[in-house]
Amino acid sequence: MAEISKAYEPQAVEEKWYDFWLKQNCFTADPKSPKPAYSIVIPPPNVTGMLHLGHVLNNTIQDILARKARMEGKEVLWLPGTDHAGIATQAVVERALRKEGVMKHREDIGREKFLEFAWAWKEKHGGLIIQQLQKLGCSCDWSRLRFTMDPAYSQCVQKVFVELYKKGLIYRGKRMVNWDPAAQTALSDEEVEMTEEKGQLWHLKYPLLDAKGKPLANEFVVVATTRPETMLGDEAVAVNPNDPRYAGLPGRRCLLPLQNKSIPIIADDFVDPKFGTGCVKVTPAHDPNDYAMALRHNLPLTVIIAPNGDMTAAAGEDFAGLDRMEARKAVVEELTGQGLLLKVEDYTHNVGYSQRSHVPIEPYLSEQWFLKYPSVESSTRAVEDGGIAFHPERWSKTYSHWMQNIKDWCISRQLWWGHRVPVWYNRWSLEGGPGGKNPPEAHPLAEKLAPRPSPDPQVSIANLSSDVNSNQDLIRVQSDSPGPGWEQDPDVLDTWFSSWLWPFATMGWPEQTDTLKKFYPTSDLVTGPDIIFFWVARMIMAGFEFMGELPFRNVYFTGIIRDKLGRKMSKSLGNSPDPLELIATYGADALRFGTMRSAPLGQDVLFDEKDVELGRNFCNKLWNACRFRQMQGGEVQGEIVPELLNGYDKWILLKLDQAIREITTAFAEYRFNEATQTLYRFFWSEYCDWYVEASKASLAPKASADPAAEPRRANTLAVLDFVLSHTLRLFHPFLPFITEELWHGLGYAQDMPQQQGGQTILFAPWPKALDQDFVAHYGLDACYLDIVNAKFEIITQGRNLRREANLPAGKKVKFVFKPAGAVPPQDLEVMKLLLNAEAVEVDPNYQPPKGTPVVHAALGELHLPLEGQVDKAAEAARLSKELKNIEAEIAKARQKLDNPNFTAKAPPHVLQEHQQRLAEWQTKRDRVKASLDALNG
RNA sequence: GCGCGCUUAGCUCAGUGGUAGAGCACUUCCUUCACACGGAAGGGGUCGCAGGUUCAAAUCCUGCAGCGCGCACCA
Repeated sequence: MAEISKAYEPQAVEEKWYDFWLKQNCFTADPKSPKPAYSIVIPPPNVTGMLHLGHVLNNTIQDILARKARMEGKEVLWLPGTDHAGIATQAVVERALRKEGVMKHREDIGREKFLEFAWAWKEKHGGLIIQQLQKLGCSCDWSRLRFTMDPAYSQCVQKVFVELYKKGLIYRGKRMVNWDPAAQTALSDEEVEMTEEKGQLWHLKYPLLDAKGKPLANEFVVVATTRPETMLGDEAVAVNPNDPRYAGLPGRRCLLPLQNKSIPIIADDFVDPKFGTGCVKVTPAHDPNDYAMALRHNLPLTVIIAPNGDMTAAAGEDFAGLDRMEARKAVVEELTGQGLLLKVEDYTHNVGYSQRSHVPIEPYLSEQWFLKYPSVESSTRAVEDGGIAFHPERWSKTYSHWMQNIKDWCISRQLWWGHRVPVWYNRWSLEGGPGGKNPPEAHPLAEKLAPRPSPDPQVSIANLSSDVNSNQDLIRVQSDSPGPGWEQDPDVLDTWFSSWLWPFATMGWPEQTDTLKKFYPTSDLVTGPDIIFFWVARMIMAGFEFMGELPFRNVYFTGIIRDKLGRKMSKSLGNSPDPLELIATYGADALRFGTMRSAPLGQDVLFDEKDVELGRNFCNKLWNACRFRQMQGGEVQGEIVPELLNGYDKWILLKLDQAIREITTAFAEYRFNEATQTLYRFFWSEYCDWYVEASKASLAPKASADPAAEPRRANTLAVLDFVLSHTLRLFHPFLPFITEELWHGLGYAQDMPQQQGGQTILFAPWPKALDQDFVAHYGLDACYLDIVNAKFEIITQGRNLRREANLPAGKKVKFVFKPAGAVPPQDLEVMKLLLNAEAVEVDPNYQPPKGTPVVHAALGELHLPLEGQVDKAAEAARLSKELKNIEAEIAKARQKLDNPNFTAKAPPHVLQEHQQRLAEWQTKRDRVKASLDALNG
């Protein structure tokens, strides 16, 4: 057994054991195993991502669950992988290529070339986050590493698309979608973040026209808008049909300034007469509500903003080519010049921003693919009746609300990095076919295949309803090309359209693989509540739709990691510490422990490096406590002899039992921070601070003069081994590296059966609470808790006496103990040791010199005789203060017990408790009074 | 507007009916042979406010306030 160093040095230890685990294939899941299955699929991090503290929290929890399940004898599959993360990765690659001067815009190099670069990027950076997870200690089955664009995975995505299309759930349509002008793609509703913003409300005057279409001199309709630049695309002004102020207006026309165009005034219920002026400008092509009104009133659509956010030719030559924000200024300026700006008000409203590129999104009318969600009803029910349990439970409400208001999902993206839509269009027919009957521009698919961006300045309502989805001559929905002359849809699918298949597509679906049979549905999912709609809800629906069963039984929602000021971690704030640096400084175990200790279920975590420091200190404490055991020498002591157990031994065994029970409950409720706090308290405050210190009395070498000392010493070592071997196992899920090192260092590895070709704590049995037989055999009566607590209490008080007397902590002094009953010699040894006393004399009839400091405890009086240094006044003051406190406690207890309602209605055990408490305080009061009288008298 | 969460020691948070707790920070003492990444002893809280239920409320109920987060088409 090699000697353990004084301070724990994690770096070498961590690498050594991780390699060991990998070499022994400890993390590899065997689908043929007879053991019960436990499985988790990792929330796949972005393939180009870097480990951040969110990953640390999330993956530490998964690792804790996986490691505990392994110790409980389960066959564990923790399936890892990465996500291609469409928009994010494409943006990163584009940025890199621009920086390297390879291109200015992706169109410069074309799709093929771009994808080559993107794959090269993925190959170069894709493994990084995996290595980082390994540094953290994650026990994933790396032999099953998956990527959402693996060939097999891509086939799953296409198959799912084709199936849903055949079921009529996927359709193509021209819709008003959320357009990201920076990434130049459509987004789903979930990818738009509403941000409250201070803006202005501009009141614009549109001149009314007379019956002949001539502008009236002084009659206007006044509209209020937050986006004046869109007025260039107005096609109407709307009022509420029941608004008496504007009763005469519907049916008349007004002049759209700048464009000098006559537009109708229409009546529509959508208009809220109480808001603004009660007149709404209608811009059908650039606002979802206006678009809906346009459909109702058969208005034309004028596209004035291009997909890149610039104004189109249709905006008029003064504005064409301007950025939308520049155009806003120009329009306001022009209207002001013409006297048509009535007023400007400050106005706070919500603006939608792209979650990825952080620019305001633009409502944009375009051809997209949509999905009507499948299995909505069974998915909603699964969470509502608890088939899938959310932790904390409150998120199920958020889930239900979303599921009940679910809207079709825009799944197509105008990007290149991703799964290409498996739809094929007939080029021949597009180009007019062999006979040239169909000129391309008239073809309903013309826009689909036209080079982007392709704003259509005048789209008539009539051709929006065109539906070619079912025409097999024009369109085929299948994975492979139907042959020459067919061209694939240029769009790719939303990243989440592949992620939602993760729990089963990673296990070999559509084949009914052994892995799928053994490990699906998975046991637990650990993820953030921010992707409850993006990912969790969709996985549930996909699970029901394609597997006929829920994908997981429990979902644990982590909190969001914030800095200690409560701000979100962000690169620009520079408040996001690098976990790898933290690991290098403090060790992975320290980072894991610190994070878990400060992360309560369902609440955000305010991260402070102090927590990691605490974890490091704790590891060091664990290290040294084991080092202490090692320094006592002797082999691992197996058997504990019941007859040789003293009260302290029984006390710590009972405390261990209590800790195991608390940890079991904490795990059952997914309260990992409680588990770590229990472990911390048990190990540091109970085991190290009290038990180990007290045990030194029986371990002391000089005790060997007594022939009975050696067996007692061996028995104490056996208790130390028992407690430590349990403690290390309890800690292992949280602190995998240090526990493995100590497990071997203390020689416990030899005691465990050979597993997986090597001895490791990984498969050591998970501790269970002590059973009845054990408790009976070792005589672990619960009363030892109180008995020993009383012994510790008098020691604390004695130490307090030393403090109050201003004795230096190192100075050996003599105490006199006046016991209330019999005193075992063992206890005197312990008292002497823990009080750092020269001696503790027992004298039942002790008459202290006046002014001798004394404390009163249940076990008796403890005097601290100080020859010639007695300060009577100080001692009197101390005793008086104590007496005052005691009187207050007595008053409190009396008040309750004097209340007849209390004595009549309180349950007996509570009544008894209070009576006992009162009696104890009274006894103590009498003793303190006696001491005080003796001092004064 | 609707929903959810939070409000307890200087700071960050546990505690969900029966004597107010932890970590950090603070004060004093100590390098005594596991650990100064340590030990010992302390100081510090009318548990956001107001009502109610109860023998008993930090804890349950109602209302209010402040902070945070979701969702929602008010131009």
